[in-house]
Amino acid sequence: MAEKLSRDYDVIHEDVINKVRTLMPAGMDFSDLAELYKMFADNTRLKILWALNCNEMCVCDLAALLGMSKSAISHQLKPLRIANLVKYNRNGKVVYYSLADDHVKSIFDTGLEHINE
Amino acid sequence: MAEKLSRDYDVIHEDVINKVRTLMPAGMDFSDLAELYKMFADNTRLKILWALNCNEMCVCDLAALLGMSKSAISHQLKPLRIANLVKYNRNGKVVYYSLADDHVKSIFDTGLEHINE
DNA sequence: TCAACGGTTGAACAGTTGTTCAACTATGGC
DNA sequence: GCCATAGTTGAACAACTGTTCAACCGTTGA
Repeated sequence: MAEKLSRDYDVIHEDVINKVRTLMPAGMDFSDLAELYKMFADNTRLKILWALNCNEMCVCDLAALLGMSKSAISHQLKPLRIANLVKYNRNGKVVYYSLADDHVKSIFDTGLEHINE
Repeated sequence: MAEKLSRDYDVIHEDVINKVRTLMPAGMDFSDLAELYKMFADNTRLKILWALNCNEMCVCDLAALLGMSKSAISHQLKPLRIANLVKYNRNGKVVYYSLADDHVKSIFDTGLEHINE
C-alpha cells in the first residue's frame, strides 16, 4: 500500500511504476544524454555540424558561410569540442575543425527521419 | 571574388564554402530539427520518454515515478505532444500517455551509442 | 448538485543560453 | 621586434526555459 505523503497525487498504478522502475538504468540519470542532445538543439550548432559533415572548415569559413561573427562561431565550437562531437587541428594561424566521428551523421539522420514522418 | 564587407573576417577557402553551400538543404534552416532535439535536451523529458517507452503511463504515475508534481510533468508533456513524440488517451478522469511512434527509441539509441563511445 | 480527484494552464521566478563587444593569445611575414 | 590576421575568452545583456504556485477544467460517484 502506498503511503500518503504531502504530495499532490496518489499512485494509481503501482504495478506499472514498479515495472518501469526495474527497467530504468541504474540511477535513472540521463544528464549526459541530455547534454549531448543540447548540442543538437540549436540552429547555429546544427548548421555548424552539417557544414563540418560536408567538409573540414576553419572558423573564418564557418563565419562566412553562416553570416556570423568568428566569436559567435568560436563560442559554439567550444561546447561541441567538449561534447566530443568535433575535433580541431591547427595549421599555422588557421584552426581546422572537423567531425570527431560519424555519430553526428547518425544522430542527424535519425532526427530527420522523425521530421519527415 | 568575395566583396569586402564590414566583417571581422575574410573568406579563406572560398571553394570550400561554395561546395558546402551547394550541399546545404534548401534555405539552410534546421529549426524544426533543433526543436525536435530540444525535446531530448532535458533530463526530465528524457525520463518521461524513457518511462513511456517501457509502459503507457498516466500523469500521476509519471509524477510518482520521477518524484515531481503533476503540474511539472504536465508542463513537460505539452511540448512532447506538440512535437508529436507522445500521444494521449483519456479514460474517465485518467489520461494515459504513450509514445507516438518508435522514432523516440531510435533517437535514444543513437544518442546512447555516442555516450558509450 | 456537489465534492473529490486527475489533469491542465498562466503568471511568476530563478537559472540558463546565445550573441555581442572588447580584450586577449598565437602564429606568420616583414 | 612589430604588425596583421586567425582564433579564443569573459563579461554583459536580452531571450528563453523549467519549476512552482494557485486557479482552473472534466469526469466520476455520492
